[in-house]
Amino acid sequence: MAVLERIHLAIIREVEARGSLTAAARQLHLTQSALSHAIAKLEDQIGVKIWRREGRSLEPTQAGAFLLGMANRLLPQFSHAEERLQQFAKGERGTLRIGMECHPCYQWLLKIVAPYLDSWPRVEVDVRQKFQFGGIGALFGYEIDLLVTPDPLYKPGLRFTPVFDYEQVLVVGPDHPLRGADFVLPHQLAEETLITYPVATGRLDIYTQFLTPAGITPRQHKPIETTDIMLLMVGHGRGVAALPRWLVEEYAGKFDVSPVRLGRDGVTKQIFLGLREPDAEIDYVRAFIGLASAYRQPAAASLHAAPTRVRPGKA
Amino acid sequence: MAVLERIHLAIIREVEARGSLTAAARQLHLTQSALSHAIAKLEDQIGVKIWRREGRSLEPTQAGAFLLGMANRLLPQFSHAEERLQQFAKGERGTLRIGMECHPCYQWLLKIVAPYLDSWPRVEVDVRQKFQFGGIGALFGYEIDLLVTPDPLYKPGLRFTPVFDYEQVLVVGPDHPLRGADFVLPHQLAEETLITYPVATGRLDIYTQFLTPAGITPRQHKPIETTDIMLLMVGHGRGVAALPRWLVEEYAGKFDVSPVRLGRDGVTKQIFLGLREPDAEIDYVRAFIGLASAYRQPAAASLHAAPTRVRPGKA
DNA sequence: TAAATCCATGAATTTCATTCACGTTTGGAG
DNA sequence: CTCCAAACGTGAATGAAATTCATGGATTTA
Repeated sequence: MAVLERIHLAIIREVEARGSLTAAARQLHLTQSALSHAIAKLEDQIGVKIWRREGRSLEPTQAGAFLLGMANRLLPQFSHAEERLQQFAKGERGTLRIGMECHPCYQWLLKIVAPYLDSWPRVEVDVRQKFQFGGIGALFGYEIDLLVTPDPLYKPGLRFTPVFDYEQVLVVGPDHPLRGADFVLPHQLAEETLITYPVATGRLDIYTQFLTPAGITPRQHKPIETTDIMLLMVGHGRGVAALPRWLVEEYAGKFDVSPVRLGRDGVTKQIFLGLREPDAEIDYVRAFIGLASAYRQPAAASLHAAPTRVRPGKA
Repeated sequence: MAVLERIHLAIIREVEARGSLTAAARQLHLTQSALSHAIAKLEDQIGVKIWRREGRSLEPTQAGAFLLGMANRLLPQFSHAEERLQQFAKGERGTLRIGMECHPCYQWLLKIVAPYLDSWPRVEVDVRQKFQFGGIGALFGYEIDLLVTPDPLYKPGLRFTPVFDYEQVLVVGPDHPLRGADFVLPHQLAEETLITYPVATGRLDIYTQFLTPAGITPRQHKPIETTDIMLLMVGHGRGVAALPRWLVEEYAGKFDVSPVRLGRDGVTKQIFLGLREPDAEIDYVRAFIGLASAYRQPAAASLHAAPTRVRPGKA
């Protein structure tokens, strides 16, 4: 009745990865013959070839490609499940797999994870940054358990909690005319070189909330991967960037850069923590969200340019 | 090395469903002893009990609950894969699993599916309406291949195509004072009974796009499951409803109800067809979207209250 | 053209899932 | 309270199925 087994998916994935049955067999601690038989039997049972044998090379058929996709989806879930069960056995609590969809949040995350690791010694934390189907897909596909993102998605099955408010500011170098200005208006960036992380402009707040509404496009747009290089370039007058104010202050000692408010009222942003609804029951998951929420006050305080006193009673 | 197999998930699911090993065994065409052995071995290998044996009843442990969730996620994918492979073998093209997240879209869908079935005789169509994790979750979880929804979600991994524009109108009965009015303003509904489908008000356009912005709440709010009953009640003066104009016209012969434009400019809506990005390559999936898009013109024509002539060249 | 690889195949073998047979426990009916 | 039916666990036996061994043909490469 049930013909398709985990081993078949493993074989299909490994053959794709290694390019030959023999190599795949080695990897799976089986003989080449075993694989050949296993595949022959499967192909016989389902009535379709999985590979087109062209001389020595194997090319997946339509069915093969379909199974390959399935293997890549399901096999990680099996292995993660086994890890998880082993953790149950050892009395450990599990692994919290956190996905990041927000470049500069890494700094913030570290501040949350540090005390979390102390209070939950039996929980492993794993941070991932690249997802084939985006953060939401990773959440739905059980690749991660928590998602740090600026774009919440209120859909059945998922739950998002705001954990961090911050102000997005323009960053300028020491010799920049805007240095020390109260704020900057969109047209003042028309002749600038704007440095951003390498993502679509539709996902950059400086565009969606500041430049695009005003119909302004900067003279040049430079994508840079890392925050350090970005600030280094800004510090040497090679352009301006938009980053969270707290991050700029964080790096204040390292680079000679200054924040300038975006627009008269500033651009404010929120970071959310997303999870699958059923996981809201898990204590160590709740605890992480709780910790992140609790951290909100001090972080929010650093939102203000002037050293504002902490105001009590603010939600 | 690999301990967790498909059969284990099947056992766990079946035990949960039937409540006992013996019953589960019958279902799986195995002896009770076989299950007992299989489970004992698994529990031994992973080092955790899956059920707490309390007398005669089995209660899942934490690990058991975890595996149960996994079983419910993965087993359907295995069986669907086998069906799909069988279809490949028979030369059939596959099954298009369409999810609906939009109550009144059923009528529209039928009009698309009918010609589709004719032009793709080797493709099966399956329409589903309930999803544990919402339509988006069903798409990501490979429960469905296409999603009909009013809420597109532009996220990596998914692709949405608008396939249908329509006007949302107020529906009133024969004796209603608003009957025949050019349009209705929010405050005119303050004393009405509003009949809607039973979903959160945040997902009802009449609230989000009409009442809520004006700060109006109707006197009473009645949730009704089916369109027929809804229109029946409206026809008998028990309240007013908000529905697509084309749907109202569809039912014009059956119930004595009339459409009234919502606000001076009307409330316009779009229906989208969502799919996983890799599936955009599949010809019969493309074809469905193509057919749905092509149907757009006639549908859009019926959007207008007055019998407008078809205007050529309109995107 | 020889050597090296690679895959397929059939027979031999070994593993391991399943069954059989039986014992123990549990929960309910009388 | 007792007895019985039903349920689960266990060990030995078994048999099906996966794996290996041995081998040959095909393809690539040196």
